[in-house]
Amino acid sequence: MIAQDERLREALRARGQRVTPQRLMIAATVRDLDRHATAEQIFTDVAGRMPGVSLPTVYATLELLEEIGLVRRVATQGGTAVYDPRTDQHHHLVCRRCGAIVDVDGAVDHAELLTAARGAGFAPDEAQVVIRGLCASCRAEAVAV
Amino acid sequence: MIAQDERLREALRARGQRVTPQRLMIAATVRDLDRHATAEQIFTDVAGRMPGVSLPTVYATLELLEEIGLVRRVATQGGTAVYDPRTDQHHHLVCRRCGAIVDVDGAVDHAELLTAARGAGFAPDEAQVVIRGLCASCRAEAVAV
DNA sequence: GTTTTTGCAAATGATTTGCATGGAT
DNA sequence: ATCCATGCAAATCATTTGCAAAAAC
Repeated sequence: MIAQDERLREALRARGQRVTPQRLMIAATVRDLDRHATAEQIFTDVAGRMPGVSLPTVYATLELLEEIGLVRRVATQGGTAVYDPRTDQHHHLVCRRCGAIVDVDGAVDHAELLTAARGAGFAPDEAQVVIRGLCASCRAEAVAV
Repeated sequence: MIAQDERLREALRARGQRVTPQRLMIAATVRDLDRHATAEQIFTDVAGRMPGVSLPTVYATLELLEEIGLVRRVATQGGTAVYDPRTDQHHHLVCRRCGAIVDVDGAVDHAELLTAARGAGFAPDEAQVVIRGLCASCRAEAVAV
């Protein structure tokens, strides 16, 4: 995906910020991991490819990537945020037992909600559905126990 | 609302747990505050009514109330969770600038998503829509700046 | 009387910050 | 040459835990 790489370079130039190997590597790692990952997990993976990279740099870069729109930060109940490499419209299943977050695709009609939001003076950017419940493996365990 | 009070007492008895003045007071405070509040805010309010109550007790009780279904914990991007006294089906507007969380009511059709969720082996409990955007006051500031 | 709950103080864990050096422009 | 980014170590902040004393059953 040279496209994403180029998008990052351009966004950085536009913001008057530097194109550094760390930033390119962290962005590439998030893309390659291709799943919801914590900053720590991303850090571990990046460190394997580019030794010496620091955790604060990973955090700073993830924040940057979020501002640019290349990743999405998702706050979990567990307190540890995860970063989602998918930036297209999609929704999340959250397991109330193990906290796992899984993507779901599907159309949702929230026209009524958006109207209500605007009525409240709110300018909506995007609507995301979070479905809470039990994931397959936790369901199996719950039956077993 | 004696109903909620009684519901708490019964739930505690059913779980073999004690009915303590702290628990009753914290539950009453959450109900009276009637807005999304952090543990710290709830603690401050409770402390005003019942001096000596500790923050760990507030946290423990909020967790208990969530299990019983009297409050809902909402993880925010800011890292500080808020507790929502509304337990009926409703949705949230989240300001991406100031982080404010506001309720919205309105029907949403997510039948398709629920089907997809079940197809993934997931057992859904509830679906919640989160709309991100700019709240009225942040929109005003953004124009001004 | 027995078991749970409380308050306190301290621990934990994710994320952020200050600062001097190194690197991109 | 200038200004931004990095790495390190330390700080911060919400939340949790260990434990002895107090309260509910």
